[in-house]
Amino acid sequence: MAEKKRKPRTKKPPRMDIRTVAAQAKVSIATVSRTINHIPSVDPAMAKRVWKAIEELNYVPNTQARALVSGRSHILGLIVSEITNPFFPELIQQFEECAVARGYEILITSTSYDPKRMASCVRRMVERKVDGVAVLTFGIEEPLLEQLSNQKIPLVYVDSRPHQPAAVTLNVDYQHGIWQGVQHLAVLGHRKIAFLSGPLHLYTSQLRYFAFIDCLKEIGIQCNPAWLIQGDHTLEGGMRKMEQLLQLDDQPTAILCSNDMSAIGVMHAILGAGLRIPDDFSVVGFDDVHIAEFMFPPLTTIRMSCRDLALGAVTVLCSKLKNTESATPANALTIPTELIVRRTTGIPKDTIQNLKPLSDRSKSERKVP
Amino acid sequence: MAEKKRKPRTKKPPRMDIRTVAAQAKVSIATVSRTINHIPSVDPAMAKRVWKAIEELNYVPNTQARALVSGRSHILGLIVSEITNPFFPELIQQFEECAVARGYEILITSTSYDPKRMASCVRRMVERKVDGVAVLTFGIEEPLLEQLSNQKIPLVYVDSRPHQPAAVTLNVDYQHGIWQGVQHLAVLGHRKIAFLSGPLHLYTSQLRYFAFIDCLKEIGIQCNPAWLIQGDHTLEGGMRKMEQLLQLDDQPTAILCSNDMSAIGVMHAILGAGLRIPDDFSVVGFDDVHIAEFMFPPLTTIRMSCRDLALGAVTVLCSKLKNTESATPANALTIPTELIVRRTTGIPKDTIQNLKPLSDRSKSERKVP
DNA sequence: CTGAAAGCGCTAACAA
DNA sequence: TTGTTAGCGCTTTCAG
Repeated sequence: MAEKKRKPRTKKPPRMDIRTVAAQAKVSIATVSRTINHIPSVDPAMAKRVWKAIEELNYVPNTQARALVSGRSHILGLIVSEITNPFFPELIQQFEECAVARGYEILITSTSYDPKRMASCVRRMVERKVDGVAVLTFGIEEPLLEQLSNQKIPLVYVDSRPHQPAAVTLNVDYQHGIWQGVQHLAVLGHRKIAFLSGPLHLYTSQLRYFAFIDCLKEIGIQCNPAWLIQGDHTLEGGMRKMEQLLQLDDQPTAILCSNDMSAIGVMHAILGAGLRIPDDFSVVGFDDVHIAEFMFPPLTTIRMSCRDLALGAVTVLCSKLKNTESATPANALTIPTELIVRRTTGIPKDTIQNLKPLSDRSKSERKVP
Repeated sequence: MAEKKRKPRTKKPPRMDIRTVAAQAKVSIATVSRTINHIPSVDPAMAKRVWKAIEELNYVPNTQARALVSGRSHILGLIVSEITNPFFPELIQQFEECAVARGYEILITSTSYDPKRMASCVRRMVERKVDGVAVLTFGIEEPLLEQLSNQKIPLVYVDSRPHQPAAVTLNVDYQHGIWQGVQHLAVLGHRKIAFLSGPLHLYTSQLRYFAFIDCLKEIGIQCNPAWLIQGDHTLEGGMRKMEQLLQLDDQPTAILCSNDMSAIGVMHAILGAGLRIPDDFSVVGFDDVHIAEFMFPPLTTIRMSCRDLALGAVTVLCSKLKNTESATPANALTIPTELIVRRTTGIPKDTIQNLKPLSDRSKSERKVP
């Protein structure tokens, strides 16, 4: 027997790797690699041979090996609050589309508002070595964001509190949206407006909450503290809180909810109590999820463009990944909001119609039955 | 200058890899590897040192390297139809939970019923070298499934047509669910029942369609072909088709929809036409998505447990991954369905109440207003 | 039971 | 421009 110090790792199955392609195309593996990565310096004739071989062999580059050696996984992480809240699937869809178009894979995780799960989300991002993370949640524990930025992972998040230097913030223009909603109700004649917030320990909930308070002040409407209710962004929460609100002696005539799911729960409670919408009670949502339009009556709501949000997040992330710490892009981006008037808002009953004509309604969406 | 044939790859940053851990714990890298992988033969004292070092250094193993050398990515692929149909997020949530609990990451992609996107889904799965794929969609192009099984990727899918030998099929018990729905309506006194199917080129839609037809036959109810409508699983589709149905001279008194989104669209059309539910028209959905309960009135529907589906899929996949072609698990699994009676179904108007007492209603969920 | 060393498939120096 | 080759960080023989 000749020389055979040690049996090399058995490799029976005829490997299908870059070498096979190189052999088939009669070039070196480096050339194959360059061709695949569209390095311009490759001779067109050679490139053609390589592509032909790839085609014939049905070769797919090994992403793991690529990631290992290049240090870039080509995965973008996306952390959301709760995938079962319809707003997030819509966001995810947009995010995926943008990311895939740019050649990235997506790792989606959800926090479910649970600190333990948040930690798990971050851990999974780090383990899989994502190239960047978008944290598009209603709030997250700050230390976790730090963990991410300590790992030097590019970060984008929605208006979380203190601005981390390495991260870009996406600011939703709650102020404007809430203002439009309140204004809309006020113009209709509502003076007794309730607000159903999200959990107030979350910064984004606070933003909406204070936006509401400020609007009321600005308009000069008295605010009954009993009408400032803290919800939890869920259907159940909205329903339960509204049921409680309906027990009050002094009832508001309208309610603005800080997301559509609560608003739908609220509608359920109102209708369940035998009241009519909008005749007895007006309801305004926030998000404009797709199903909002299919409620009965269709939900008037404040649209926050998840397309803008997703596109913004991906764009920022990608530009961070390209810029080798050169031209730092803006470290904040504003996401606009827009009032979509449908049919859950109307003139409060027992109102003398001496108010402004409802000219602003015609501007927005309004379905004719 | 001593010997330096070629500048080795520059490595300024003090690497944080298995070697660092090994050095810190004063063991070999092999021992660190074994410790991490919980190989029982490691000396407990050593293992303890290793874990301590890992802790101190905040070491996270490199998943890519692991995958590269072991050939297992520890990623499970999940292909769904459309992430914006609420049924899928619920499914995804369950799937994720199961998979993560077993130490797998998830790669989610959605087909949007578009052949091009389906192909992209499959390509992405192959590129990322997922260890297994669950195709939980309403139909997919057969060649794509073949592509997956050609790559020897373990596969699970919902009742698609020809049984691929390498794949496991999850069969939803549509027959039973539809039967319960029709039976429920019949017991209430409905004899003119419409059916809103999914796109009939999809096998799963056909299953539900034929189940409906069979039930009607079995019960002995005449079936007006004009009441057999083909929808597309969407809110818009449901609404539009229902609007058309309402133009008919001969109207049914109830409609069974093959998913909840269509049913909600249908409800919208009915209520929009000024009719009442269930007084003028009864509606039954399919899926029991979370929001179904919060419609007004709450939607009577046929529940298909997405928990069972997800759990089944993950379990099958994982067992396939363990069994090195030994004990092949069952190649089919049945997912049960269950009628959930809420408030969109009632006695058709103008019906003489000479029917069976509605004893079956009390068994199921029913909210008291 | 532990350690040394051979690669996994690829990219990126560097040499030609 | 193309080819040669040294690793990326890890698992896994195989020898001790």
